Amino acid sequence: MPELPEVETVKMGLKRLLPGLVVTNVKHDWPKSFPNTKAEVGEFLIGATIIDVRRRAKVLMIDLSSKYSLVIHLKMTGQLVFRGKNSFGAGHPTDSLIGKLPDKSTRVSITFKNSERLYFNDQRKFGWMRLMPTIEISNIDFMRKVGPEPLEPDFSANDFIKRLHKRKNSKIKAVLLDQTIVAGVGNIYADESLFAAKIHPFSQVSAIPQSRLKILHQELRAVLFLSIKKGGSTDRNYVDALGRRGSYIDFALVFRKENQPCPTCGHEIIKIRVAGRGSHICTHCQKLYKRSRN
DNA sequence: CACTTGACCTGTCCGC
DNA sequence: TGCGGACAGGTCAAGT
Repeated sequence: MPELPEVETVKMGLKRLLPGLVVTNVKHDWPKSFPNTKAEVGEFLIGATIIDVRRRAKVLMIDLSSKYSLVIHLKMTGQLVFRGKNSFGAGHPTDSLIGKLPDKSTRVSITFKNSERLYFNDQRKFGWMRLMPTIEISNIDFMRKVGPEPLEPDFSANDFIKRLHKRKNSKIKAVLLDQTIVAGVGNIYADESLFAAKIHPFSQVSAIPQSRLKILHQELRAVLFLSIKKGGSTDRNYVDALGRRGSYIDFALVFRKENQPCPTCGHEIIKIRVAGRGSHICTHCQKLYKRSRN
């Protein structure tokens, strides 16, 4: 499930591969995955040159010379995989987890002038890609409401705490997952950062001491930075722009570690449900800050 | 208004 | 071996 580090990894890969390429053909089968009309594609995508690749929260943007952009959300099982003569510049073809493309999960294929290709695969069809004017991206509802980038140098602990308190009556995990509070955090990094900060995910925001939230701010950033360094987490589906897995999951302390000993204290890690999500915790290390009832 | 739950999907896994 | 159902979780819409 692509979260900030995974989307950032894909972005860095595509930014190295795509700029300068000219689109010659586009194939798409599933309208929800790519809702644009043939006319729009013909006018603003075919023949356009790729200028830049950007990320905001978990959203990718591929900017085109037509002043349009491809805006992409990978949601749970989306993949963007590039195939071409430069695809293996940073690794070896056998590093790829993906076989022959297109495959049955391919929703969109974009062909470039030199016959290189970019594939948008999405098993569960939750993800989407759409072509729209670049200047209108900031008007998308999601973009208007999304919170700050947690890895920006000016994202301070005070900002973080202030924003968390917008939902002071909610469980801390639900708030971390709320994209309008902080951008880019999903289930993996919520669990890992809460464990590192020794906070039980069920804790009510207003009951957690400021000093603890300050540590959470620090740990969240540390976890996200480390994951980018490791190329993200390949839990089941995620791959980078060259189809390779990320290795952060090998460094995870609690995520998907139920029934295993806590690396800190040895108590068994358990899996519970918080805010409708599977959550991995050590009840011995992670303190539950309860509501104070007034 | 604040907050929680369900829908969108398909592949995988578990129990019978 | 086959089959039904639970489960995975990002985001938006609908519900409490």
